[in-house]
Amino acid sequence: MPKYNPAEIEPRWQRFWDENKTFKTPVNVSGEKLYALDMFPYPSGEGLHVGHPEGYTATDIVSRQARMAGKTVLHPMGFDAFGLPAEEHAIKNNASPREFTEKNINTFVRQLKDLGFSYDWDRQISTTDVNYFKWTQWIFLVLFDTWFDTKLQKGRPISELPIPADIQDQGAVEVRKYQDSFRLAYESHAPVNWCPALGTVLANEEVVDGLSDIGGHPVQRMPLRQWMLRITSYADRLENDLEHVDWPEGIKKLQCDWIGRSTGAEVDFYIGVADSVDAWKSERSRNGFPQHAGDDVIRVYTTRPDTLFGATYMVLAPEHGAVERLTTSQQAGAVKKYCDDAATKSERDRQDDRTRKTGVFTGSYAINPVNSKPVPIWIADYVLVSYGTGAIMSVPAHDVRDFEFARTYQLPIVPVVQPPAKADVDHDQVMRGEACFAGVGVAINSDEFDGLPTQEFKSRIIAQLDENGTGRAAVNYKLRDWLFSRQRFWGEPFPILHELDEAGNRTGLMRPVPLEDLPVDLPHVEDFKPHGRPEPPLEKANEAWLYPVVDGVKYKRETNTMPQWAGSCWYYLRFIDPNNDHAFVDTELEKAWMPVDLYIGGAEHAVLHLLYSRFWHKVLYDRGHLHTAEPFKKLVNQGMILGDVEFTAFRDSDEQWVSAELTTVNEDRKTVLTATGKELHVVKLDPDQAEKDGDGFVLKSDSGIRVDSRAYKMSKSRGNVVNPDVIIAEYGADALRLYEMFMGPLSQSKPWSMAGVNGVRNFLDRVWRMIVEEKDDRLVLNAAVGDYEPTDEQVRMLHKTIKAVSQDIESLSFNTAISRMMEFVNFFTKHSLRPRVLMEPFVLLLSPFAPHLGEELWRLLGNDNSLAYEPWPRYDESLTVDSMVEIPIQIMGKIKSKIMVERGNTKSELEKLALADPRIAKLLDGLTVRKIVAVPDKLVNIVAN
RNA sequence: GGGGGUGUGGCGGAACUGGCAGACGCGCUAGAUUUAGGAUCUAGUUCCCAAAAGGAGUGCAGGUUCGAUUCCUGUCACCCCCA
Repeated sequence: MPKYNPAEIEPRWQRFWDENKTFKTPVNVSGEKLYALDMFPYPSGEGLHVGHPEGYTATDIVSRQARMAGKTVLHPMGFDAFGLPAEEHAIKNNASPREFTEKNINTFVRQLKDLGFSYDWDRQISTTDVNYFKWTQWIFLVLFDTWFDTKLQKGRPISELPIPADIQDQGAVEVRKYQDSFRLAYESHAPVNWCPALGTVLANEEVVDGLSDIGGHPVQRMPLRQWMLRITSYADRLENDLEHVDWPEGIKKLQCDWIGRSTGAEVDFYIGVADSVDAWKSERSRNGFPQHAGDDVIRVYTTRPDTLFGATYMVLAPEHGAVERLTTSQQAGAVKKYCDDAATKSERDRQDDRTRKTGVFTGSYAINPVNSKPVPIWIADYVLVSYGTGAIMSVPAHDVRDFEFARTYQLPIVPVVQPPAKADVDHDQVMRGEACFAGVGVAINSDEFDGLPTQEFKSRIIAQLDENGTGRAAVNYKLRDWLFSRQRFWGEPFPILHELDEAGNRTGLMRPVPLEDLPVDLPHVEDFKPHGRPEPPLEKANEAWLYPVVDGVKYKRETNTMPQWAGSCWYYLRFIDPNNDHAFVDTELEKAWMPVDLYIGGAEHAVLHLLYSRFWHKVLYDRGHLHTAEPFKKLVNQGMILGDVEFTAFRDSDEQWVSAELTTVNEDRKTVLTATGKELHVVKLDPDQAEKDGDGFVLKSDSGIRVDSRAYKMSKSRGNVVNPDVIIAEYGADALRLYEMFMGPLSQSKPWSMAGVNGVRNFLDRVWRMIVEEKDDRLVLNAAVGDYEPTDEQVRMLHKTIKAVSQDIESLSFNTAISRMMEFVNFFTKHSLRPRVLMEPFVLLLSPFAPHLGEELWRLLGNDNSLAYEPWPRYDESLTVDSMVEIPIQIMGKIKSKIMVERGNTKSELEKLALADPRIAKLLDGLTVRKIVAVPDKLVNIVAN
């Protein structure tokens, strides 16, 4: 009784593909190429999640179809394996992160192979492979060796950096320091998010509500020497080049917003001796606006220079360099306390709209350059030292945060923009300084500029500031330079040596590790536990590793490690040439394969990973190592897979049901009665305890009680995680693949349903029975399958299916492709003669989706080879349409009748046929036909009354 | 609060540039068949009305059009991201 048995078929074909290296990437790219890439996973101890195979199956279908269509395909898989979880696990279990990582990778590989993906496993890489991170380090050195020429908007070798004569005169050491200050990889001492519990600094994105994203430990701000990457130099190119890629608009917008380019002006406010304001002004109008702000001014950045006349006070970030100088002795205590407090807060907390703005007066005043009025200088932590110039001019009438602040501290509010009539604010309140208006309007209280619309005012005032030497047009970005070092063990070591003097102290000079000495492997350390101090674990490495001598000079190695993002920035390049010992990728191969044609992954990488990779890619491109300006041509985000739908009802302490609309979730994430705040029991219902009522669901037993019905994110704590291994064991890998594709559109989030998996398994069973004789003890073709002459109807069915499936794969609409194949099977199982010549192409169509079953049936149909490279079936357009069409006839837009007619009737023929229809004739009796709309092969609509 | 997305039967979803709403699958109902089945086959399944005839119907309210799930305006709900 040969029933469809995936448990037997699937491992057999997986072994076949493995042994025959069926999916080995061809050495030479001939004809059209396809580089289909998945965002490689972090190999967690949890193993594969059902969310992973969604995108992987999509790229696999595209790859398999492309091979059959004659394209040369690169479809690799690897692992993003550095990172905190493995290290935390190693610390907890006193084990090695490498062993743990490798064990997890093995599990992932096993699971991925169980799914039958057509990866070229010979190209498997992991970011933790020494031979891989050798080249990550090499790329870091390229960054280190590059400066950004703003005129050419291009990264160039540091040796080509023009050195000003005065630096040149100061000698070689100063020249080196000057060069260091221009490198794309540079050291900085700015305050960072230090997390003592994790023992590392964290990027802003890794800190949520003042706690580390991983583990939820407290984070504090402190200055620490760190490596930074000058991504901000590439901001404009990263933004502009988005135009040329085929990405979802939403992702492009996210990246633009993240870059956050704004235009405005830098303006200097004089803080020198009061009597010498005029002298300063005339000096400025003679010499113009200096490149660097001197000690006699506070430089601010504003996007609204048109509101300068409304700037009634200034605010400095607590870390601003002028804070100490400007603080009067009376204010010294308060200022110090305020700055100390601010240091403990994260940037996010400081900018949180919900919290009240706080600040402290320095006691000093600055001169507003447009009206020479003195304005008080305050310090407030809602101003960040890392954005703009670290100081702002405050225009409370027209900036919401400034307004709040001014109200809190009783600072003057002067309206300078008249809101337009249709604005969303009370005009009079704004004029009285009782409301804030942040929009554009017409200038008031601004001397000779009164009456100018905002836009015009902006350009006029910038021109005037420029002329007076007190300001200039400026561009700013929300994007910051990339904090690129971590104080952890499990990451790539930096290939950087710090020069030491006789006494063993750093001279401040450094040199890259010579290329021939790469890779710098991680040293063995006994213990890499975080100890709450900012010295990285690599400080505990042995002396020989830590203190190399090169050319007679003693150095200390850099002991920070790179963040997890590093390795994922360029893995798509290494896949092209994974075993190259001489280069990160061979130039010719890179030319042949790049760019990535299709890149599928989760939307959580919409900003950082994609922005970082694009940045590295552009630097490598500028330096002549690559031939494309952008790495990923087409990008698609798969939607999230949620758990099975759950019904929940609520009960109070007296076990009485409470209707769902009377409940809310409070801050502690407890469901409570909205009216009283009393906590309720959450009861998980069996689906048949609920029934539909209007918009929602109610209890079957009491229709007055509404219940919640929704799908939740899969999570361990909710216990709704679906393990792919279990699905494969019960339904087969082909069923899992098919189900994930059948659930709905790839990029939409959708709930899992076990019944749905069973449904597609059913379909595979039907496919099996369509071709295989289930009742026979031997494995033989179904008696209905044979070398019969296909009927016209059958041929058309096939060609329609080929067309639909081909087009649906092209547009990644896998769910509808599967529906069409289901229709094909429904059609042919009703036919007792199933011509082999039609069954064979169908099996080929199915094979990218259900490759194991495809191969098995292909062989059964009498073919000796794998179908992986069989030509993709072609269709004849003329056979995809029927000769007769059914035309609905409407009267006043309502269907009243239908007629079968030859395809290709003209409008007037259709009109005649419609009017001749007896049903229509009868209905039109007594009515006047006003108009007839006839659409050939579609419908007829008669307007009559 | 800002940005993005989604609202279509009991459920997942389909409907190309406006042209037969509900393809396909699940579930459900009835029947057939089998020693048995959560197997298979057949028929039915948006809602209202006992059925037919008919009517209503794509979150809600309007608009444009011969014709709107599709376009426009407003509005509500949910989800995701950012704050």
